[in-house]
Amino acid sequence: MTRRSGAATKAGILEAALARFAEDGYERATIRAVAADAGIDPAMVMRYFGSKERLFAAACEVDLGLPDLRGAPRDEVAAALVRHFLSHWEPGESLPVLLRAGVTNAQAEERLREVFAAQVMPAVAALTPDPRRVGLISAQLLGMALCRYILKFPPLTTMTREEIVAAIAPAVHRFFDLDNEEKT
Amino acid sequence: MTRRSGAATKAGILEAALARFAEDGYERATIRAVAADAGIDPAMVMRYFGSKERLFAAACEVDLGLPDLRGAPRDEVAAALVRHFLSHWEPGESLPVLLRAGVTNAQAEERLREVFAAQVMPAVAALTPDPRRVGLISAQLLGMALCRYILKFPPLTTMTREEIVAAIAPAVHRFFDLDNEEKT
DNA sequence: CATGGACGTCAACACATGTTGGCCTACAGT
DNA sequence: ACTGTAGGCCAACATGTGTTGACGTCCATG
Repeated sequence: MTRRSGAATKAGILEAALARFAEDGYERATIRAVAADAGIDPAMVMRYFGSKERLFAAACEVDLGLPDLRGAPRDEVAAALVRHFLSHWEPGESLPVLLRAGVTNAQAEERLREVFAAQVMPAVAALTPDPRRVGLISAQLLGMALCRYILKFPPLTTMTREEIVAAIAPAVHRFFDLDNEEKT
Repeated sequence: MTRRSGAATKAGILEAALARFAEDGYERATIRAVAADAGIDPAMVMRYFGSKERLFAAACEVDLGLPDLRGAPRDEVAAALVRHFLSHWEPGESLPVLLRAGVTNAQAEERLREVFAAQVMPAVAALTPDPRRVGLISAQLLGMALCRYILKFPPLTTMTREEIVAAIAPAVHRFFDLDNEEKT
């Protein structure tokens, strides 16, 4: 048996956990499966992360890295927002984990609300003072991610990312910019 | 012990199952908990439904009852669609069950795609021939339901249903009616 | 060279779950 | 009154889970 450094093992576990949680959600993802993927004994997971709950918390760390939107050109900011959001849905990211688990796991649900309140809310608040608008935009974006990446609705999975951006951005734009438009 | 009729017991189990699946999702909802809620023995659930999987299938039966939208006035049809959709999210309905479970359970995920393909798709197809538009509308509606009823995002939970309709309907309208509008 | 600590495995515990078969009991039909 | 059947309960089994502790083994450091 070749030995690995502790940090490398820990990283390997986290990588495997990220994949498993994203694929199966919190309850169906087992410590044993994560350990098998990482090529080590289940007891190692406990040694490095303490418990399944804490392993999951580590896999939930997510930083959307939303830029400061103040003063951004309103025409492009919606498309940029959508594009930025979609880029966080590749395999290995934390967002799939969070959504997959957040629907059935109270801890993940709370974490998701935190991300919303601490990252999305302040960023989009630069564009509109109305928190309800931010909720609407989040619903739009999360709904797209849900249908495309989780539920795999055929018309959405076959579209390219830029097609998605082109289709969604105007709707997002409209949500934070209703005042400047006429009603249809 | 007062005896109930078989049909009444079966209905009681189904009601309890609906609530449990909606609250906890497929994996965390246990036969024992459903039986306890229904006030009977877990073995009864097996007698009447055969297995957890078949009990879940029974709880997944959903008929959105979408009306024929052909010839409907395009101005009102979006609002009607949103309102109709939201009405299926009250406790006791099958849609919360389906979404809560569809994110982690393959069977429910497949069922959700079926509902989409067999009910939503044909109904909305009367308004636009492009299936991608139907996907976008579904993403919009499911995203709203997800954020409001499952994740309970504060700004969305405090809005009234009609406020939601007023906010979402124009976006939906725009999705199936892009051709008739100018771009912003 | 020894030796302690980090890396890793193994076997087992305690518990919850879906599921099964046997048994009891009330009620309807004769 | 007798009895078959349907409604219902109980105890148990097999399995998979998170978690734990004891036991090896390599490597760097004295």
